[in-house]
Amino acid sequence: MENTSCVRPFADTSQIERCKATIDTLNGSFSHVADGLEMAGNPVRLKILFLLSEEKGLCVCDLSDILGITVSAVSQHLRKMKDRNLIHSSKEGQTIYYSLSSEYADVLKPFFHIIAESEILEAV
Amino acid sequence: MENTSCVRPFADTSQIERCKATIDTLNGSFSHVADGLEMAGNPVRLKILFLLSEEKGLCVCDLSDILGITVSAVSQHLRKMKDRNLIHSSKEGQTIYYSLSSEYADVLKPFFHIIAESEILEAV
DNA sequence: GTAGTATTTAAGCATTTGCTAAAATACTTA
DNA sequence: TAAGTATTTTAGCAAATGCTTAAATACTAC
Repeated sequence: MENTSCVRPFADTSQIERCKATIDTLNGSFSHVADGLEMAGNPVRLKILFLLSEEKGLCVCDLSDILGITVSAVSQHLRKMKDRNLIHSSKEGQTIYYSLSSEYADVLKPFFHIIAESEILEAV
Repeated sequence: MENTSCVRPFADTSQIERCKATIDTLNGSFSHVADGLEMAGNPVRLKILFLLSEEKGLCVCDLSDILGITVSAVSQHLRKMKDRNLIHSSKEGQTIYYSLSSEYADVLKPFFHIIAESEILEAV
């Protein structure tokens, strides 16, 4: 990495050191939270999460129909989110139903609210 | 796209149609919200957003020092977030200071809380 | 067992991402 | 003006992403 950092006679060295220490301590936590946010940061996955928060009893196949993409593509998104505990699955017969995990339901609620609100705005 | 969708005699057709309609209406809103979440879904950018929420008067150069990556890399992240109105900039002399925009500060607060909490957990 | 359905996994590919190094721009001061 | 500093932009590249098709696995019913 190019090492020509700025000189900045007015740089607040103590502030920078303090920040470095904080970032270093919380490093794992940043990665973990970013990993979860990244899941919701894809439009297809955000739609899936929204649908699972609103509806009961949706399977891969339903989601594929609704979103207009391959069952395989949906399945791959679901696996990613399941690996990170954003969603859970329950098997009934040979159908697997997916649901939003409660912790993420709470933390995503504000965003779903923003999305749902836009319907009202568009209707005006 | 392969069109061998499931047959599912028990599929709830009205549910699927209702979901399709909702997703279609809110499509733009999903893209917009996902676009914002995607910004926070990168560990480096999440750290920048966190730092801007905690500290006053940080410039590209400070962030580069703190995060241990190139000034250029930080600048590119900042531009992305500025384009999407997650952050603002204010110039003082030849230094440009960045700050977190208030709407995003509110919506990101729960996540910063989770991150900061982990410090306490790790200390135990 | 075989046939059929639901789902996942693997392979392949075009696109996007995030970084570095280097060049370009913007500003300040002598 | 020229020299120096702060920042952004460009070019290039390795790695990751998201999709499709096709193959594999899991389950149900006959």
